Amino acid sequence: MAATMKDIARMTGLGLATISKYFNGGNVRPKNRKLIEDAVKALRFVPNEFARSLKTRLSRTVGVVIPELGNQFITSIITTMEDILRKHDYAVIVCDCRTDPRREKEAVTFLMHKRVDGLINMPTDTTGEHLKPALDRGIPIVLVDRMLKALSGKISAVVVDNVDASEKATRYLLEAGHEKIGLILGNEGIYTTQKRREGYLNAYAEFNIKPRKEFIRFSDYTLEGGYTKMKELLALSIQPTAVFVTNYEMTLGTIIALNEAFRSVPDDISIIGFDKLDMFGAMYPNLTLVKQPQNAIGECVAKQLLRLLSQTLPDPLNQIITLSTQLHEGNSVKCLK
Amino acid sequence: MAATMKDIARMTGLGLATISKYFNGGNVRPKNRKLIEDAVKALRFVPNEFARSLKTRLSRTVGVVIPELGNQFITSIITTMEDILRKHDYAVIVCDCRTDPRREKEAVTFLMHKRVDGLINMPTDTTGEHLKPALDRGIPIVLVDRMLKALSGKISAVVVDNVDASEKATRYLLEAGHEKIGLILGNEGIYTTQKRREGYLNAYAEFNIKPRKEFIRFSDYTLEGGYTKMKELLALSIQPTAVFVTNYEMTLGTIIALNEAFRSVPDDISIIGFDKLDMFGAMYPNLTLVKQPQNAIGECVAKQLLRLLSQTLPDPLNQIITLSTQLHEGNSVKCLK
DNA sequence: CTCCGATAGCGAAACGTTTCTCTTTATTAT
DNA sequence: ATAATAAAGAGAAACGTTTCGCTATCGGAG
Repeated sequence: MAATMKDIARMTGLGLATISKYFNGGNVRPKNRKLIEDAVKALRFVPNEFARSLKTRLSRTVGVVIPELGNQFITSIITTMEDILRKHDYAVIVCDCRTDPRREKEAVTFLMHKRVDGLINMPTDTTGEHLKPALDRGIPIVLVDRMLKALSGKISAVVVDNVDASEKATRYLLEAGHEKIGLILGNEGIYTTQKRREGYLNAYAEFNIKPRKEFIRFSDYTLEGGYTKMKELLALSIQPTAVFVTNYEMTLGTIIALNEAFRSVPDDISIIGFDKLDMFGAMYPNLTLVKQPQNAIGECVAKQLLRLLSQTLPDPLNQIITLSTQLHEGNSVKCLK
Repeated sequence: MAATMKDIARMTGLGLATISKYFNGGNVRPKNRKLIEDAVKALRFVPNEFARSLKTRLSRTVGVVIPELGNQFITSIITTMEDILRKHDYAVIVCDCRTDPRREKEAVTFLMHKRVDGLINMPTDTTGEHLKPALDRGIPIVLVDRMLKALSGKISAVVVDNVDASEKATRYLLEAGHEKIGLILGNEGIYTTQKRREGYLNAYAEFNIKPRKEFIRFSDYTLEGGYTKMKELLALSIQPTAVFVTNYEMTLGTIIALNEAFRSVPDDISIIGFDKLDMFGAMYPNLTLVKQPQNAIGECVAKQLLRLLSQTLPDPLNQIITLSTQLHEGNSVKCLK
């Protein structure tokens, strides 16, 4: 049906190897180059990627395994990544594992069967077990947003400096005179949760104040989770005067909970949120928040993977890239002094 | 390196064709079946999809082209779709075209090069021009959420009954005594925009009332868009007593605009929103809104594509599936009578 | 116990590239 | 002009499956 390189060879009178060379950037005499180009047009030739993959053992495809497609922080990273990878002719297969380690493992296996050339993963499983099939096949892996300590050295990662981010935010509140600061975290085992908790505690330590345990709440990075935890904080007999919420969805949930309780920000309570996404752009009051560089993350991940993909070295030259965050000052924090 | 079917043949003493038959569901004698299974385990054999694709001309991969990965209505559909397709061993390549027809066309071409077996598209280009390469190759296409009239008959689609949805919402407001109803729509050329406008006008016609032109605003289905248009409506000398907003992001924007203007819902103004997603689940007041069945849409799209993919018929048996919406009654509409 | 139809197994030829080795052609210096 | 050298082209063998057209084997009916 469709034209093949053989047809071009026949049409131009050239050898198969020459045609192949033409497509793979080799040198071909101008006269023949012209000949081939004409034939390609005439025959509407499109190289057969299947055959090419069979020979080269490369699919020009990468797999992306994430916890939730519904999470905007994640999709904003993926958008940038996908854009860059596609420009380099890599297709991106997305697998949403719904924050379920079993599904995550299945997704990795699935992608190995599809013979992706590389893997990008925002891990749900905190052990890193699920990545074994990929590690065994020796394909490059880049983790996003969350490091897995069990795999350090064998793997690349792009993360933000969560400890610093959280420390900055907490310090900002402490400096404004808040001593009772609520903290709404994600799932307890997750990398970012631990780091953000660490930063919070660091800041308290700096100020020589003991944080109250009941102000620190583990949740699950969903809107409902943030909503519920905020409600819980509001139900305490001793209430926080400020709350630091550690991701986008939970921040939205928090705000909804506050609206419902008729607490106004920052008069009744101060808030520092997370992730400058659409929603906050237009919001009033302008929220003070930790701004993660999603675009930079996506770009970094894509470029790191491309780098790994292009080197034929036996040692994969893995690296952990840490990006920094910014504290965006809005007017959702009231100064108590 | 990796084991091949030849190795299995050698190990079991069987012929290549038998091994192949085993993997493709053919009949193999129990004794031999056992033999093969043992060899597969011993050699850790995994079939080479490249070779298989070369022979069968199938990639077991489908392409998905969408306007924005950041749009939650879209991702909620994709999640369901991806899940079902992956269960059927199809990989999903996602291409975000950022609501740019040029990029959309590129995405389709890209996917054709990758030789996807089928295509799912929520079109940005209203002419359908971009799908020509796919149409030419004769692969099945399923449109999501938006129909393209130029392609009817040649293509399948899953949409919701937008006219009815919009009519129901508008009628609900009219019945509550609202005569000045603002309407915030998406991009003017888009299918859903036209249909939702049509429904609004139908309802007005039913009640024999003339709608005011200045209350109908075209926007772009983004949060900022909704925000801006709501501000515009609030700046009118004669203001609407109710507003119907026709997608999720714009509804969020609307609410932000109202909060900023200190208008409370439903006391100062009534609102009907669109798409019951996370955000509204926890919100107060409980928003009255048009509920689209995202899961059903995703499921329908996936199943329709699988159906088309499995038939070898020359005529693709395309169909347009229309799902209905529900009006979810909250308490964001005030009765004026 | 034989024979027959059905069932399972076999070998070889594809699928359409890339790449290795070898030959031919072009280029340059003498 | 000619030899030496470099560059470009040709042919054929792989990559690992599926499938076509046969042959061998099976189980049961006569």
